[in-house]
Amino acid sequence: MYDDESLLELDPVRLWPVTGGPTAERALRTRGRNTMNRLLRAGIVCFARKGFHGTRVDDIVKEAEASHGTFYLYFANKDELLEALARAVTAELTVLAGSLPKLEPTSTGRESLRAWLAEFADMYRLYRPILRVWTEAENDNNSFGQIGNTVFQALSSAFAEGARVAASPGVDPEVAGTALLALVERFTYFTATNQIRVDVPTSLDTLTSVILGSLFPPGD
Amino acid sequence: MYDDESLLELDPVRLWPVTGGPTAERALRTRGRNTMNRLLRAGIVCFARKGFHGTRVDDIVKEAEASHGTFYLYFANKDELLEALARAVTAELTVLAGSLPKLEPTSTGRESLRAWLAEFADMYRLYRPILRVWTEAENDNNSFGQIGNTVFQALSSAFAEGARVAASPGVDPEVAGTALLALVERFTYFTATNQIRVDVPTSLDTLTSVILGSLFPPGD
Amino acid sequence: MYDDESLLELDPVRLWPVTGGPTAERALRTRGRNTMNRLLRAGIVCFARKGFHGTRVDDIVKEAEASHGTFYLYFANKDELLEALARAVTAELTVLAGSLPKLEPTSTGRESLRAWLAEFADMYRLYRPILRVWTEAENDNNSFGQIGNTVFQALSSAFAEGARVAASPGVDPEVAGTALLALVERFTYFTATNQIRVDVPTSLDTLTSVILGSLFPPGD
Amino acid sequence: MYDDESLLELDPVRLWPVTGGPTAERALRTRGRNTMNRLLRAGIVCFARKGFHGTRVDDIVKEAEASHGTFYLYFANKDELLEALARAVTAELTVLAGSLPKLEPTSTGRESLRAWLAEFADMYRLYRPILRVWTEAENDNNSFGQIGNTVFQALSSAFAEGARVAASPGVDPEVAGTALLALVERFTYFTATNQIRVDVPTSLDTLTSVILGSLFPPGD
DNA sequence: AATGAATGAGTCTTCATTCAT
DNA sequence: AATGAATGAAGACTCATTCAT
Repeated sequence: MYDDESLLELDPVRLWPVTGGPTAERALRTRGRNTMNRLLRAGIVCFARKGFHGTRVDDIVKEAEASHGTFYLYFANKDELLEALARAVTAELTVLAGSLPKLEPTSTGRESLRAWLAEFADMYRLYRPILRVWTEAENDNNSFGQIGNTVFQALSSAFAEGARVAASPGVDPEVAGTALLALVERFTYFTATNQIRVDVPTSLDTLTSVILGSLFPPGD
Repeated sequence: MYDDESLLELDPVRLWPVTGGPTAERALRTRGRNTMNRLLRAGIVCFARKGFHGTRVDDIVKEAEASHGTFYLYFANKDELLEALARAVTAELTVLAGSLPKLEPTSTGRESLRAWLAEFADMYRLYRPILRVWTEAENDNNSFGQIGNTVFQALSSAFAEGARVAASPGVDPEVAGTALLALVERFTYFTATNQIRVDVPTSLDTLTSVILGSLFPPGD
Repeated sequence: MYDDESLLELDPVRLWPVTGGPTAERALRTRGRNTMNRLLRAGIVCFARKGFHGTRVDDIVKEAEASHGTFYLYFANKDELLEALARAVTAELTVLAGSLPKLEPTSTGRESLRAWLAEFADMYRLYRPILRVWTEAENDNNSFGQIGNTVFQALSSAFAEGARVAASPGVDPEVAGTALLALVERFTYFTATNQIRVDVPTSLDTLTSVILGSLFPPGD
Repeated sequence: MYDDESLLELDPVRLWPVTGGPTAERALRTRGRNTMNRLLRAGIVCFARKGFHGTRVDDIVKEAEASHGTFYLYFANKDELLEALARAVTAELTVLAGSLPKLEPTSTGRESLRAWLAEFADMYRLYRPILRVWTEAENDNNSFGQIGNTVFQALSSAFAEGARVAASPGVDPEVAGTALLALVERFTYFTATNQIRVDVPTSLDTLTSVILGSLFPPGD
């Protein structure tokens, strides 16, 4: 279901320091920081395996090779661990949104868009378990909804900007931007989850084509 | 978050005899059928409110104005209630997939696609709580994943067929079909959840334009 | 430490219905009422044995021959069980306070006071575990303090009334009333806990003498 | 509830070398002695605030501005800290018991009793949190009960001695002594806890009058 | 002598499911 | 067919105590 190997790509530095939990007051020393990182990574692994509700604090603790009590030294509860992870993902994706290149029907534009989509797909694959769990937990704790909106706005606006430049007549750029985000997100999801069997280059090509094709009709 | 009023549109008949639970073997009299319907609808309402894991059998039972024990007279467990609901949705969506009109850049084609998308959006809005919960439960019980695949295949193939007719050079119809499904599904999601504020006609126009625009470049 | 046998004197009727917990909404049938009574009595027994903090919900449940979950069907938690018991005691003691006879240095007055003190002592012995635990829990939950004040006021006022009649010069009746209550309460406590070894008649005689003696100097 | 200011009156020296914990064997240097004192006082403050069971070692340690591990350098556990405090109180009260003046209906006797009661009240106010907590802990560890008995005996005997001198006919001096102790203790408790609103002089006068009045009927 | 981190046994509490009427 | 009561396994969380530095 989830390819644990890809977790190796996880850069611990990215995930820290993102919490405001019990540790907010304490200054962590090296040992503590290390433990916290182990817990964060264990969280990702476990959530990926069993989802949010399916994961027991016990699972996380075992994975992190820590004791039960230690967990609560760093996070008030499971929710807070997820929140820390979500915050990390949010930060990353917001940065990515800022780096969306100018959309234009030149070969340079094509290349850079394709590269960006590749990066998006990589990150998506990496953070999918978190995103997935995030949705799952949204019901319990609506602070998650807030975090998500930020990312949605950032990405949506970036695409809207591209659509504005293309200026297709009769199409609201904001709406078109959202449509493109929808396309990219879900298509990436379908490929990442193997719902469609397609090799990476083909999927990137198709996505690039559909995006630019819909914004800049080749006949122009 | 979820517009409870829209549940009034739910046709109980649609949700009915789709289960295979404890009742599969016995014939339900009028009273029993009525109770079962109440439970099914209560399930939707509760799942919509609190998600799958957040919903207690107790909540469902209260909403249905039935007693605790009664629930287990009709469903072996909570999963099975969801499964019944999911099956109903699946059936509906599969039918809808079959009715996707021929995609063509004529005004008739445009009209019929727009109408289909409107219907899809309606149904999506109606069944969103179920779809949502379905995703949530996927981790526990992978029989749900199977049901989802059926729908995915049906819809994806329908769009692929459209893409095949358009036959854009250098684009695999299957992949393009999936891309279109991705676009339609997620864009509808964004509008249904009000993540983007847009009136229904505009959203339908945009969606129609983007789909046909990407398949049939107007300059041809 | 605590003489379990005396619990046999406990009249279940007295202890019921005193709660406002989870059962507040439900109407209890015979079976439920029975269970609740078993839990209440088990509470007294266990609190008597191990004190409030020392008692585990598990202990209570075992004593009541009920299951763990059942407890929470009737009480939200341990505190609430104690509160129910405290309320019962309060009610009883308030009634008793109302029945304090007129204090007068006649042989009738002497007899009726002695009888009242005997009743007080009996009740004290019976409810001591609850009173004890009550004090213990006061720190956690200050609603207990309120309940206690009621009883204190009732008893204190009753004695003050007696002191007022005696009208010793230069002594505030309210203060004297409190002093008498103090005397009665703590002396009863000392005898009930065997801190002083004295037979019941002697202790009653002494108490009666000290009270009347201090209010009505025999030389008058 | 408890007037923290009065803790300022606490003389650290009084609380000191009464323990027999981990430190019993080692000689404490100035620094260690200071730390220990901080812990003892922190214990009083915390116990006063939250009671014995409600107080966490963590609370004490924070109040004392020491680290978690330090606590166990001085006390084997929480019980032992309380025991140290209880021992200190016991010592003080025993001394006080020894200083109870001769009870006699003269103005000198009256004065000296009143002065003693004033001192008792002061001490009671000061040590109430400890006494309180002591009762609370009695359930867990019956060594506490022993300590209490010593004090009870000392005070009770002192009053019995007074009663013996008065030699009221038909009243056992031992029992009467206990009754007087009961009166004094609980009345002081009621005033210390503001359960009765009365100024200090009045309460002392009343108490003195009641005691002497009951021992020496003025009409004699 | 002091400290921050770690530990894990011990409890409370929830809730899906079964039972007796 | 329906219901209120009972059950107990499963999990979250706390906190006294120990450990390594």
